[in-house]
Amino acid sequence: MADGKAGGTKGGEALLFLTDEQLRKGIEAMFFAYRGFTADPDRILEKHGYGRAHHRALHFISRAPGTNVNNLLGILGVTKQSLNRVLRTLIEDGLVESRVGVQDKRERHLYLTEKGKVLESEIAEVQRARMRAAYREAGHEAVSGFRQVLEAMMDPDQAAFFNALSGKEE
Amino acid sequence: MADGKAGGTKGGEALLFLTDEQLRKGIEAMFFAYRGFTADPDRILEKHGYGRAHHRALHFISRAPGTNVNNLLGILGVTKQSLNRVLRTLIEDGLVESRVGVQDKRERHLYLTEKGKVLESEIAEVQRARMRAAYREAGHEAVSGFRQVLEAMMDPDQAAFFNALSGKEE
DNA sequence: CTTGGAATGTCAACAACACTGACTTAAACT
DNA sequence: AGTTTAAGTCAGTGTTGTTGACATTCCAAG
Repeated sequence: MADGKAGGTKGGEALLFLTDEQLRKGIEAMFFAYRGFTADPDRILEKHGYGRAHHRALHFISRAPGTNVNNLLGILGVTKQSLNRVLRTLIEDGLVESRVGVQDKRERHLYLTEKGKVLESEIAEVQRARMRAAYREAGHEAVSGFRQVLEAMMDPDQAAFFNALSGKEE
Repeated sequence: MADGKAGGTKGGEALLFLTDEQLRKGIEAMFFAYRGFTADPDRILEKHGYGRAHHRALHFISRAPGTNVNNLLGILGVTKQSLNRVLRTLIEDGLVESRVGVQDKRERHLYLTEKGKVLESEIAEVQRARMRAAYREAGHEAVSGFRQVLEAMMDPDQAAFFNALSGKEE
């Protein structure tokens, strides 16, 4: 390990020859791009006194209205206590509504209120705008490659959530 | 804004037609992939009582040995004080060495010690391994597209740092 | 040569958000 | 009746970010 240019030859596969340097560039690209990815939402959230955790909750509740807390926990990959702090403020501020389950009264189903939808849309739009610009600049082929690499980079359990969400409307 | 499927038509460009749904999937892919991206390093860091901030410092000092604090500040995009706390522990633990500048004694030049290089290499290798696997699974064309989209997603000033680092050895 | 401003880096205190662990409440299952 | 599951709460801790105040060094104007 860490022997300079020899990286990527371990598996003995001839298909794709990857130097450590190429991989490092991919890693750094991921780092810098993710900062750009979160920059616009962060600016809007800050005005409202919220953080990224609030955005993530809003996004996935918007994506899967009526989801329960347990499911959201799995998607977000945080602890119950951590999510609860965020969810409580969103409910207090009237952005999220929590309804007791009909079939199973232990469950709480989460929905965005009108006010919550407004903020979620505002954030989603600036984030889409950046993604749209990047997609257009890179071109159609690139977009496909981008998605393929990202999906291959996910942990299998995370990928399961991703596919469950994506499958609904494509 | 937020009018369902009409997103992407604003610019009136015919080249790439992007629905809000396609963009949302890209956004979510970015979210889940970044978690995978940081998962392996996080496991190693935890064993040593470090966090992501320590990794970022180690990575960029390794990448640009002898860099000063100000430059590192620009790359990492955090405040001086925040970086300093991390740097102090790394220096105390003997992973990083801080040398007073020769020409300008206000500057501190940063280097990894042997011990620092060992940890940095260990983390870099697991991160490269995941990137390598993802690249191989996605294929050559996809890798190129992946990089193009990421670069287009960066803020211009962040992209400047990225290019400055990348330009050195490709 | 001195003085004052700019640049570099450090120290202290505080806020946000994640975590663990222990516990309660309510409903469902067996 | 007893166990499990879903959700929420309380207390404590750690990392990482922030602002504000401060020390040191350099440089240039007077």
